[in-house]
Amino acid sequence: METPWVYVEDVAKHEGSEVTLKGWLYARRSSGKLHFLQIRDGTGTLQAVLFKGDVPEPLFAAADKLPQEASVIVRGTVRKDARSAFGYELSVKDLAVVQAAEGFPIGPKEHGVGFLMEHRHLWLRSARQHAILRIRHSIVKALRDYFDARGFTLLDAPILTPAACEGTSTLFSVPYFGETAYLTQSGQLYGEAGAMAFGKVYVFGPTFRAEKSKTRRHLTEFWMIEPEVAYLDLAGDMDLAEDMLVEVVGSVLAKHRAEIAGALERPVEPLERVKKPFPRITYSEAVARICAAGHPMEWGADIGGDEETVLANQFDRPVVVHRFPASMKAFYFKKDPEDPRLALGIDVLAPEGYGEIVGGGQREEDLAKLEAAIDAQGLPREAFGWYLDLRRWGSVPHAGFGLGVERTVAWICGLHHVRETIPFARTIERLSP
RNA sequence: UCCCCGGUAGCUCAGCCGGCAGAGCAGGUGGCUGUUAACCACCGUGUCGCAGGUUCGAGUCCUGCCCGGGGAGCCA
Repeated sequence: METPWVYVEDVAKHEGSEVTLKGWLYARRSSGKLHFLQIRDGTGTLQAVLFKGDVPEPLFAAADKLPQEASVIVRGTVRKDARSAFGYELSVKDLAVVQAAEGFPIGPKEHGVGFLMEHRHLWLRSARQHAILRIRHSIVKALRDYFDARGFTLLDAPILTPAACEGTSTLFSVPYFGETAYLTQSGQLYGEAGAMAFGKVYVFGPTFRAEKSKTRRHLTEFWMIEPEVAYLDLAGDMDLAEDMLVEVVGSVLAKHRAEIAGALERPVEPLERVKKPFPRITYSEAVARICAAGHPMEWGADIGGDEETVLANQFDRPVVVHRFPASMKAFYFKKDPEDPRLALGIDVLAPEGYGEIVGGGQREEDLAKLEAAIDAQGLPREAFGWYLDLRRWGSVPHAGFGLGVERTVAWICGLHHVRETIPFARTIERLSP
């Protein structure tokens, strides 16, 4: 085969000329003297048509027996054709089978979630999963572009850590040369060290929680992007989160509108409404709204999943909740100078019941107050030695937040469960594939 | 950790008041020059999650266990 190798996404540029495609057989239909082969190559899917008179008889007969997901190299002429769902077709002159695997487990009909997750390594080949993971890629790229364009430095935090960052969550422990190490639950404390060195940083990496959460919003291993900025206050933190989300959603819509509306069947209108400004309400206002909506809850209690949805449904875009009871938040949050019962935290709740996608706030910069908060929560001060150093030399007000990548992907893609937003999900019941 | 639902053919499921294990799809054979989850004809398919128990007889009823799914709490 001497014709140029092209990818499906580029075939329009080669209309009328002969090309070679290298890919896999996605589906096959036949109508006697015509075989229709749907060829996918990772960039798209194209219908290849074999007409009995155009190719040698043994090849024509063999093409009718090709199993799903056989890897193939096809040569033919690109033709515009409205009868094809893809707009273009390939009139095949030659076809070579690289490998003809038998009995691909995932057929065109429906499968259960358990079966599909068990075959996740093969499920990735389907059109819907393909759309989701490409959008995930675009979301991650948009996030990085956002921070890179604003002078942030990427600061990779360690994954193996000596102790709990916040002293709250259950962590995975691993043997570490006679000691116990823990898989990180957040890179934030390291991000704070970075902010004091570089001014503006973001930590981006996997994080781990060993809690036995079994819900559509939880994974045991998930990715967070965590900006941290020196001299930033709470209002600036809210501005940053808001601006970032508007930019990311806009960027994804610009690139993936067709996939969102098509393969994912997700309405785009709610995404188009993600514009500045986002409503900002205090925790106290949130509690009042939730109670008024017929879901009684006490001030000081956590806003649960149902309550989050009730609240988020009152707005047409993400809503920022700020100033939480200090008892609900980790030790490092700065107290509200106007009401010490409150911590200067923020949560951003995604619309449509997707819940909390951003959590963060302003940090306590005063050494004595921070030590007192550590003591008050019964945490060992010596575990935070290096962190306290940050308050000893040139401490400044600073703030940041963490964005959960998987929840953000689930929201933008309109998915029911976060397990489809990551190539290989880790949940309480699943460690493989 | 707690609550709810489920496990029957390769897949998705039905199986009533306990009485021969059954559909669709996938797979195989043949047909069809425009298929879009193609269609038409024919063909095969079982440790009914596991272990006990009740019964003349258990996929079905009872007990325990295993596995999966959904939710709560906690969190992103």
